[in-house]
Amino acid sequence: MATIFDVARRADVSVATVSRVINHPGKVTEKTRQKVNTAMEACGYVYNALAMGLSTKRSRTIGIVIPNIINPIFSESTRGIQDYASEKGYHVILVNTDYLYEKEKRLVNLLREKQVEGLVLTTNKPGGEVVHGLIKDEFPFVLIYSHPKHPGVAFVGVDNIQGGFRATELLISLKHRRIGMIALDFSLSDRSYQRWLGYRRSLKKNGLPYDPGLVVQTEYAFEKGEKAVELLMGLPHPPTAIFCSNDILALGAMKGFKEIGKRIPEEISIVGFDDIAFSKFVAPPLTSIHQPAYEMGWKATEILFELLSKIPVQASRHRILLDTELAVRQSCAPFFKKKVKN
Amino acid sequence: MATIFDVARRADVSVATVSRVINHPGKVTEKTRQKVNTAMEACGYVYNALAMGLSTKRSRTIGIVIPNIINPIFSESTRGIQDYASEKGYHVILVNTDYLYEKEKRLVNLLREKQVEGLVLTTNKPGGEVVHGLIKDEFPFVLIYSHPKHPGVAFVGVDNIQGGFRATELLISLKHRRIGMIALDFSLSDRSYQRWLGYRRSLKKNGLPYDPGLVVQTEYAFEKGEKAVELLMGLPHPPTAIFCSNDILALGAMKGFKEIGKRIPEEISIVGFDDIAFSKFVAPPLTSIHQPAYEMGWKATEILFELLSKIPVQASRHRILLDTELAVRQSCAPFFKKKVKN
DNA sequence: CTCCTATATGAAAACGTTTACATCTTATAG
DNA sequence: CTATAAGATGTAAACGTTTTCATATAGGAG
Repeated sequence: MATIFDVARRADVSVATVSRVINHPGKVTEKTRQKVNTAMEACGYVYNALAMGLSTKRSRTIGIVIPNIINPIFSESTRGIQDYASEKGYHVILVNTDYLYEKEKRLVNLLREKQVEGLVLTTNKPGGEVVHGLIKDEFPFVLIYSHPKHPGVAFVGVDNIQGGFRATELLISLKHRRIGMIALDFSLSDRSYQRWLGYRRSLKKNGLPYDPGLVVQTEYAFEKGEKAVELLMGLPHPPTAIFCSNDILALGAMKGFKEIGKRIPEEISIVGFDDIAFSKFVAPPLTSIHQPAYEMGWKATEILFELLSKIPVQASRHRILLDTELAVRQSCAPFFKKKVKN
Repeated sequence: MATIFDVARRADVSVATVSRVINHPGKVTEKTRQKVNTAMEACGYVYNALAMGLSTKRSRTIGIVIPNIINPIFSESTRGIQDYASEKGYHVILVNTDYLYEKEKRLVNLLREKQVEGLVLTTNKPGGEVVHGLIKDEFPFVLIYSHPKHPGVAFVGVDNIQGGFRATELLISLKHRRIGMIALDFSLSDRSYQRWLGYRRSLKKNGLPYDPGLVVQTEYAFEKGEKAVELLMGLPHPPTAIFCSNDILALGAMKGFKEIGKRIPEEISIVGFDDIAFSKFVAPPLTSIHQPAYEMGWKATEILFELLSKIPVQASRHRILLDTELAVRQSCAPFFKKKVKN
């Protein structure tokens, strides 16, 4: 591979000059610039960004840590991050934690070894040692989705408690009294836990009892949502409405209900969380709590770059709460007491 | 930031030794290893993979080029790529071309500057200069989705012509005679073009005339599929069935039909391409041509690593055609001639 | 024509690793 | 107790940039 030296020799200039035509073309005569450019062409020169990174200590790369790129809610925010970063001439290294904290730890370290300049992090334990280590080392990062437990940590996301609350309020306003929840395991995801907190808060506010048997914690997959339905409907007093902590689980649950012949929303109401694009298209269209994922990614990256620029930013700019919206569609209906024949 | 030198000084050994405990712990006494490890701890040493990359000329990074991570078909294969790469200790830089060839060109160059060791490339012009340049420079890469025009280029994907053919055959077997196609613009995507080729082939085989007015080329978005429906249904002789070159367009089209009150599949049949996970859940569940996206990504990366290892691989191993499957669901129905009243 | 300034260029050190080669230890065989 | 081999460690160059500082050149004022 041709290096800057080869180009320099060929153009009969010094490496410094070559470097200059690459980085500060204005600081070089038109004539030399020409010479250097043709020399580059001639030896098929390709710039080595690694060497640059070593020399300048700026890799022009940031890291993205998410549970799973396949979840549309994360691919959307990823796209938001990428678009902002690419506008700034940065690249992005993407890793998936699969909600596994050990993996998260390992990957964050690897990313730091790769000299990413900063991190957009979806952590599953916002009070955990990963975040702690980052703070200790003053490593630039911004959290998305999960709220920081530490003061001063940059963050963009929605209020998950409020979201869970809203979802449950809707169901209660429809006269449902036994409301189940299918949630991502709390040990895996703090967000899921927060949403559950909102669910409980709504129950309490409305004087409804909390029945732990009605909430099933599970893993992230369509099929898990399906399975959860079996469990819930096997109960002596099954729920008449279900709040799912994400749309994937909700979609799985819908499938589960259809399979046992329960009609949605007539016999069972469902509300999801995330409002991924596809939820509009399922049958019936899923009512869900909308999160502005793309915007979250974009904004988070915006803040990350402010952090990188070392311009002191007031902390208030560092914590952005975007609004969730209740996207009401057709998966929920009022509850009517079944007439018991006998 | 602490470097290997700092560690060396602190542990009272040479940098070579430190490097050895990192890379070849077996080549170092237990005692020194201990010393070095504690020294690392003590100064909070973090390895610099950039410097390693410069020194060894191996960045342990590969590049992924796809049109858009938000499309589930691409996020699935991305995950396949990542999983394989991460098993090999590699990271992945991800870029989106948005089906823009200029962007593809630019991004491939940037990726090479970042010293990625190889590329998994979804190109929109498999005969274009991007691929050409890669070949010329003997840069390791494997194509996915789009078939190479050049011999010897590694590839994993499905037969798009056959896929388009199958989709159309299904519709024809259901007695449809006017079959439209909503396709991603051919200038944007070679795959879309290939699928159209299959569509035409099926028409021809069954003695059906090809009517260019029935195929609308558009961009990648739900709304574009919706718009296309308007166009098609405004025709004097509108189609009774539609083949969409991807599921996103198909979903958009379904929405469009619902909006003008056309019932699917009774009044209009639709088949998609890709069979993304969500297509099972829409109403009615979408009949689609299934592509094993995760597997494609995985296999492509497997091949890429063979290429990287420079072990000569026989060319046959380099071209993998996976099978498409026709996932028959409920978006297609037999065509019955409408009784014309007057 | 000379002097000064502004601008263009060059030399060399630095960035943090790896690694070939040299050197020093240590253990073992004789 | 010495010679030798094997193993542990160290030295220094190399990887391909950027950047500071020094130097050369050109242009304009006097």
